[in-house]
Amino acid sequence: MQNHKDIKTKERLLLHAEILFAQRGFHAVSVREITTAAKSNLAAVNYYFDSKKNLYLEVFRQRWVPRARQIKESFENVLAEKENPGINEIFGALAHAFIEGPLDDEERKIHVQLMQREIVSPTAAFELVANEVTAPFFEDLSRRLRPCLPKDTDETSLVLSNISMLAVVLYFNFSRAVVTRFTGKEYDSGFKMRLIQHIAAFSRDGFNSLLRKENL
Amino acid sequence: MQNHKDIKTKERLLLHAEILFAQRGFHAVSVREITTAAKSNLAAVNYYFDSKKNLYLEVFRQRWVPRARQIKESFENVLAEKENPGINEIFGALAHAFIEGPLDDEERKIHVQLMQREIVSPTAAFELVANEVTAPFFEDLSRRLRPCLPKDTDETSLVLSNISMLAVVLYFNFSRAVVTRFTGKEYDSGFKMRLIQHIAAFSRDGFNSLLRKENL
DNA sequence: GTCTATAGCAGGATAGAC
DNA sequence: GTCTATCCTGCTATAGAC
Repeated sequence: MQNHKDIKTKERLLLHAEILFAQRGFHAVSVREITTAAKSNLAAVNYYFDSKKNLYLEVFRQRWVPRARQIKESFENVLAEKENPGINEIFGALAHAFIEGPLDDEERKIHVQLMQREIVSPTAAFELVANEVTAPFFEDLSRRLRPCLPKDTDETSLVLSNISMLAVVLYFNFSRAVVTRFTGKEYDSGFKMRLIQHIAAFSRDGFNSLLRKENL
Repeated sequence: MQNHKDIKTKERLLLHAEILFAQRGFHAVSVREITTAAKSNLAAVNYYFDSKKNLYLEVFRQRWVPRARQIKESFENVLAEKENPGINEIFGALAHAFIEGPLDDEERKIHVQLMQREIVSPTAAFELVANEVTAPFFEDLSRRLRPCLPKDTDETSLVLSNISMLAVVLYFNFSRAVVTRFTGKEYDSGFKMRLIQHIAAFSRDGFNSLLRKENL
């Protein structure tokens, strides 16, 4: 059995800071809360990270970005098995990576909440997320989708559709209060499978609007 | 020319509190900031609203809910002009109400940001928003869409699609940092028209997935 | 590297003069 | 209804013992 002493203080701080920041945001969480949760001393945050602000940034650098890579890899691995994946396969893989994927439920929730907070109130971490994760991800996605779309599809249309798809995927992760409230369903494995199907179908058909001339 | 003295102190507090809460969230904004912005005295918040927390709630009660009603009315008025509106008309009206609609750009941004914050970190205001606005809105939307869908479409499928559509609409309002970053476009009137078209097309075609048996 | 103690400040709230 | 002055709590950050 692992107890907290088996993990180094610095790691424990990152771990618990991430959970608390994700749940309630930077300003609503105090250093005292973080060090109590991490069973470390109050002074530890400043000793290891200089400041609360920098701890927040390190959470993104050391925990958020690597996890985003995991999600991306899962997405790529699913697609690598198919040859010439079409819109269907691409969105199936995407919905799967984000709703089921490599992370457990709690981890994914934390991951998306942190991202969402940066989108609503961007801080220094926003640039990190945008440059290191979102931009390459959108580029990769566009590259994969291009062959499925008419040759004259312009870049903006493609980006708007990418954003819309991302919006739906994120929403079903971070806004569970809304989803549970209005569907009456909990996020058990049956409901998650249903969500994957829904997101894949909704995004795929939304993308199909790019195939029709009158909307361009 | 109107100066700040023409508006009662209580109203000025609500006005500026709303802007600041929307921009940076409850915890990041201090009572001192609000009273300075409203050109009122530091003690005014407690005099009129008892506490900062209650001021936040009153912002939703007195400003947010009425504005949500305005958006809803705009949506209904557009639809009232058409007879037997189909999926196309419904989503056209919806995208229009949320992206152009009755509010000016700044107001709509504030409106959606406040809502978004409640979705990410629900407080007492969440129940208000869900009960008084979101629930009736989803019901109304379902009632309008039902005639356009197969008879055996189950309620959950419909709700999931409503949520997805809302996700896209909200996203293009509150996540301008992302949209501007990846499209390179500012929210001028040309781009907004394009967004309306995009959202209407994406949502409508996403909904069309409900028409196909294999996704149910 | 961990701890206690505390500096130093900003926050929400209130009492009481006007 | 408005204002000043102030209380008091809770915060981040740091100094210095161990």
